[in-house]
Amino acid sequence: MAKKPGERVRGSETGRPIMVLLDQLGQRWTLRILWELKSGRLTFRELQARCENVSPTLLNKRLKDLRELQLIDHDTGGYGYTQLGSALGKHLKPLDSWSKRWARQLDQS
Amino acid sequence: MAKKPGERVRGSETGRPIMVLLDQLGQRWTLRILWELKSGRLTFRELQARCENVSPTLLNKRLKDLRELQLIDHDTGGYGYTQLGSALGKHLKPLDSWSKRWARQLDQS
DNA sequence: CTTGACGCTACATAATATGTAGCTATAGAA
DNA sequence: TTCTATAGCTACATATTATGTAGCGTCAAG
Repeated sequence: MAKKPGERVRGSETGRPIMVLLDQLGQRWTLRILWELKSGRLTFRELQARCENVSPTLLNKRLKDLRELQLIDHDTGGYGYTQLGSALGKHLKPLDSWSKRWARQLDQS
Repeated sequence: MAKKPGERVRGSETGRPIMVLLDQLGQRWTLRILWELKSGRLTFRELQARCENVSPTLLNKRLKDLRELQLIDHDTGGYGYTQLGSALGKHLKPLDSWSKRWARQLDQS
């Protein structure tokens, strides 16, 4: 289901890894799910609660994709990062402080 | 049109800046557009060419949104980062090498 | 043998994105 | 002045995705 590096995606015939990644992250809720998992494992229903109003249909689809892509895995504790996923998650962290600066600057104008 | 920090977005009633950001970046082509601008200013048509097959309708919508959000601006040289946008762009850069590692690891399994 | 949590699936409806065509404006050459 | 080229779009029908609600099957505790 999910597109892997090397496969064609929107905007890239060749399937360059970065393009595949950007395409995946650009799908609704993907970034948000990765964000929520930063603080530890969560069950399906916990994720549903944190992502206010996400539909179970779509949440499930994204979780499947992220598992195929080996960014998350699933055990009795729920869903959580793989090693790869955790490395990606670390790159997302700085966005929090950036976004606060952004909010401040937009307020001024 | 675009949602700003403080406004309700998918998955966040309160409009926390990070949630607004993740929602915006999670819209198709947004990340890709920001990625392409990393290497300098590009005209509308150059962007269209780099984002193979993006429709002008949507490209225009995203550019409008990103301008409202003060991440990019537009002049005779085309579209390019604002200061804020450039800071965000810097956070995207490490994703390239991460994605290569990811591709290698997926190949093995 | 019921209750509650978990991880989903089905499906109709609504929101978004795509693809193609083509319009308007500006600049430079003929 | 009229041709050509480029830029920045807009219109619109169609196709793809996402949403919201209902509810199913499984397991474990009480």
